[in-house]
Amino acid sequence: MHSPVVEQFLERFSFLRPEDAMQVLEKGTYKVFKPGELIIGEGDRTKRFGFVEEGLIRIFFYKGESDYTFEFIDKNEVFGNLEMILANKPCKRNYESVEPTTVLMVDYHVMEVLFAQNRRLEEARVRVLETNFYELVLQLEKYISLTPEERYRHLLDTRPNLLNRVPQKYIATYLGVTPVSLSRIRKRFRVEK
Amino acid sequence: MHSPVVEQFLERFSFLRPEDAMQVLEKGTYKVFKPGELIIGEGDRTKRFGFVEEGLIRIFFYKGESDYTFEFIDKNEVFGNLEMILANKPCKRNYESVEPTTVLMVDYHVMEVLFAQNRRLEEARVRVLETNFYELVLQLEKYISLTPEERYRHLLDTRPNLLNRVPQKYIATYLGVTPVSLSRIRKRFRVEK
DNA sequence: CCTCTTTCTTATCTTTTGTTAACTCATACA
DNA sequence: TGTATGAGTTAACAAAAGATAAGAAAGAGG
Repeated sequence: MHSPVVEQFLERFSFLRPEDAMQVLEKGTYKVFKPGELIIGEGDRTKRFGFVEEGLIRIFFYKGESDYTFEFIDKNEVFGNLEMILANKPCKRNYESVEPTTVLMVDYHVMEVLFAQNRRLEEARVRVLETNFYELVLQLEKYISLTPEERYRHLLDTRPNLLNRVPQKYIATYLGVTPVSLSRIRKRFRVEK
Repeated sequence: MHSPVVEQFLERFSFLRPEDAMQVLEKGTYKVFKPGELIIGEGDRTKRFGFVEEGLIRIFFYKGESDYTFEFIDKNEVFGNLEMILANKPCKRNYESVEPTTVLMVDYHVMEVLFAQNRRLEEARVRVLETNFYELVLQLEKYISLTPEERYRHLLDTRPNLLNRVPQKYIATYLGVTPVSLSRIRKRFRVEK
């Protein structure tokens, strides 16, 4: 196993004992993706969990002709193909690297065996799930109560670096507007400020 | 303990052994609310988990002067004050009965003791969490990719009874639009159809 | 270094939404 | 019974977003 990812993984899951984290690491596969490569695709039927050591992943889905960005997964964050893991249905979303990306991937079936064997890992699973759940709640609240312009301003405040790393058209669909509309929002900002 | 709620609880959690479900039930308090009563309020500092035996709850939050509906919790569904349970922060949302509502409420600290003692309850916890997580993902997808009109149509398709049970202004903020705008959307529907 | 392709911006027009206010209607209650 | 209160509808206007198309800027690949 490649050394930097080990340290980073232990650091990210520092609430775990190193030996527990190592149990997961040992089951993982280290993978490298060039920008624009598909990591998990629509129709995928393998339950998988991943940890981003370096780079950036965009999760998106198709609705008719257009694609919509669901989320960006940054360095040190975790992801999984939710339909498969949660609903046992083939994946409906695409996970694509935006930058050169290195990922540690673990088969979720293997994870489930670990969860059943190791109580502390099971607790960590709940902890990660709860954290991500809460993030999702906050995200949904923003869609309910903020205008697209306010959502853009909020993104500027909380994840400013994203805007330099991701094509604007992907930011636009992430905010729930068209690329043309985001361009206008940005123009209003330049004029106002 | 009141009998109907026991049967209904066992039915809802039929993937649990009855004796496990009963462990939870025994710790619960049965509560009755009239329409418009506050069940959990902003600033609440008690971790609580609830099961709706009968009725309907609206979860909402304030942003400036206005209130926004986050979710409706129907009969047989579960809820909890997320900030407290997940982030250990005072609750920022209000849980209010829309109809006469009967609820079984359990202190979440007590639940956590049960989770630690009973492995099968811990698994059920993950299961419920995962299911709700997935629902939230689907909900967020709708906000990203659908127009308010399409979201209204979708609500008509999936939860038609809600529209008869809840004041329209609450449906409006749930859909992310103003009550005036929802009224116009409904008018367009009447004309088109 | 130049060309091809894609992204971003800008413009125009249409549709939708927000805001405010007036009006109707139902309901509660004094 | 009359009156107040709040919800829903409608109207009028301003602001914002969608759709389409054309032009500018930036990147990719030869």
